[in-house]
Amino acid sequence: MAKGLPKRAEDFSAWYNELVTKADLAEHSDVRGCMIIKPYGYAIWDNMKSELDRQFKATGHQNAYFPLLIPKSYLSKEAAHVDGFAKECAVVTHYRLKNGEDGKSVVVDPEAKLEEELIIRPTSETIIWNSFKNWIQSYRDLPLLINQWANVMRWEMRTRLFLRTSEFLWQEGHTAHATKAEAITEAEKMLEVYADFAEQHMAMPVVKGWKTETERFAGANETYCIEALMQDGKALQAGTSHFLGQNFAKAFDVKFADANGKQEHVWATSWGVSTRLMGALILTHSDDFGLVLPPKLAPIHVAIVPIYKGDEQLAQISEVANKIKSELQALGIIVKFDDDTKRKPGWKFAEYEMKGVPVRIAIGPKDLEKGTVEVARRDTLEKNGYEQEDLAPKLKALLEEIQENLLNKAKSFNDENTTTVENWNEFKSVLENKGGFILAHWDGTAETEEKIKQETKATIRCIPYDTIEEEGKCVYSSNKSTRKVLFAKAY
RNA sequence: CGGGAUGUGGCCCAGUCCGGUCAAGGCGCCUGGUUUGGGACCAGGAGAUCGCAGGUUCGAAUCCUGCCAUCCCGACCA
Repeated sequence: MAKGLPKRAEDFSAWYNELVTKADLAEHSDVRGCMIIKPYGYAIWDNMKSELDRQFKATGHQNAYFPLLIPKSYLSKEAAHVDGFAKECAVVTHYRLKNGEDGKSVVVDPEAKLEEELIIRPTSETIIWNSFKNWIQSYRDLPLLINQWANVMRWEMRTRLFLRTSEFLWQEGHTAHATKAEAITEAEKMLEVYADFAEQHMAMPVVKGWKTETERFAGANETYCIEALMQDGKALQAGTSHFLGQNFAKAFDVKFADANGKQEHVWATSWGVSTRLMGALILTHSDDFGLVLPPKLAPIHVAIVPIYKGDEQLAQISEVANKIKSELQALGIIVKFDDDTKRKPGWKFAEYEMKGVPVRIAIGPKDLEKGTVEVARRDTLEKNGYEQEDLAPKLKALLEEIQENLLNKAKSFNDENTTTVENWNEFKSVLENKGGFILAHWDGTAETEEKIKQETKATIRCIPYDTIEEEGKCVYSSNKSTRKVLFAKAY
C-alpha cells in the first residue's frame, strides 16, 4: 500500500481526512471552513437526498424554497433562538463593490451600506415562520407540512470536511399544527424516518432519544435525536427533530381560527439532517483500504476490471464483460466496466477499494477459458470464483448480503462498545480506556451534566427511548435518579 | 479571540539559521515505446512572478517591517 492511507489505529483523524480526499469525496476550498463536494461525493449525497425526499413526500410533506438572506430583525424575534445562533452568523452589510484607488482591486463601496443588515441563514425558522403567518388563517390550513433543501452557514471556529463545515447542505422540515399532540407526533414521526433511513440505507444503527434541556435546539421545547457511534468510540449526532411548542408562532404571531372561530397560536416542529451524514457514513464503515459503501447508497454497485494481454484479448473480455454488464443492469444494478487501457489492473483494484465500490469483478484469460469471473466484495475483502452463467441474480443477492452484513457489523460494534456503569470510577475508566457509549444514572440536573462534561469531556448524548424507568443513584452526585442516560465523547 | 506552527509548479516538500549556478527531489500531467491476475518501466517534455506589500543590499526564497491565509491545541457547534 505505497499510496495508501494512514492506519486508523495510528492516527484516526488523519485517516479520516485523507480518506475523504483520496476517495474523491470532497476537498478544502480557498474559503475558510467551506468545502468543495466533488462529483463522487455528491453522487452519494444525491442518493441520500433522493431516498429522504421520497420518504418526506410519502409522509405528506411538500418541498418549498425560502431566501438565503434573513433580515437581522427576524432573528431576534425568538429570544432563545437568537441566543443560540448569534455567535456564528455571517452578516451581509453592503450591496455593491467599486474599483479601488489603485485601479486594480475592488473595494466595498461605503455608500452602498444596507439599512438593515441581512444574515446568511444559519437555519430558516425565522424567515419561514414570517411566511407561515400569511399562509395560515384557519384550522383548514393545517397541518402545514413543508420541507426545504438548502445550504446554510454557521461560522464555526473549527471545521472538518463533512462533519463540521461553515457552509453545509441539509434539509429542514418546518411544520405547523393545530394541536400540541399532533405536533409532538410529527416530531416523533420524523425522527423515526431518520432512524429508519440511517439503519436501512446507511447501514448505521442509531440510538433514538430525547436531548437534555441544555443540549436542546435553541427555541425548542423538546429535541429528539438519533445518535450514532463511530469507529473511534466517539458519538455523532446524526439527526434532530424538534417540538417547538408555540414559541415561533408567538414570536411571529401565527394564529388560526379553530372550528369554533376561536383564535389560537399554532404548534410547530422543525427537523433536519445534513451533509454531516456523509461523515457518519464514512466513519461507520470505512477501513484502512478506503471507503466502504452500503450498496443502497453506492453510486457504482459493481466495477468490472478486465485483465488482458493485447487488443485481441481485451476485445474477447469486453464481449463477456458487456454481456454481464447488461444482465446486471437489467436487475437495476449500477455497473462500471473499466476498460481504460492507461491503468493497470492493480491500480484499478486499489482505486475501487478506495472508493468503496461494494463488488468488483475481474475477468482475465483464465476466466475466458473456464467461463468464470473473480468476484471481490469490499466489505470483507473476500475473493471468490463465480460461474458466468446466472451471475446477475447471484450478485444481486450478494449486494443485499453486503448491505445486511454492514448493518450487522455496525450493530455488534455498537453493542460491544456500549457499557453500563454503576459508579464514577468505572465511568472514568471506561471512558478513558474503552470509549464508546456509556449508560449511567444521572440525577437530571444541568449542574451535574456540566460538571461531568468539564471533568471528562463526555456529554449526555440523549435520554434513550429504550432505557427503563428505575430507581437509581446518579453516577456523579449519588443523588436520586429515575433512569439511565447515554453518555459519550462526541464529534 | 488566546497559545503554537506553516506558506516554494496541480499535490507532497528540500533549501531559510549562515544572502551569491538555487530554484532541488518525489508524485501527478503531456509525448513515444514496452507492459497488464494487486498501485508497471524506459526515454523525452511542459509547468514556479518562492503567500502579499514595502524595506535593507551590488545581489533576497533566504535578513527587517507590516499584512493576509491556512493548519494544530483551547472556548463555540449539526
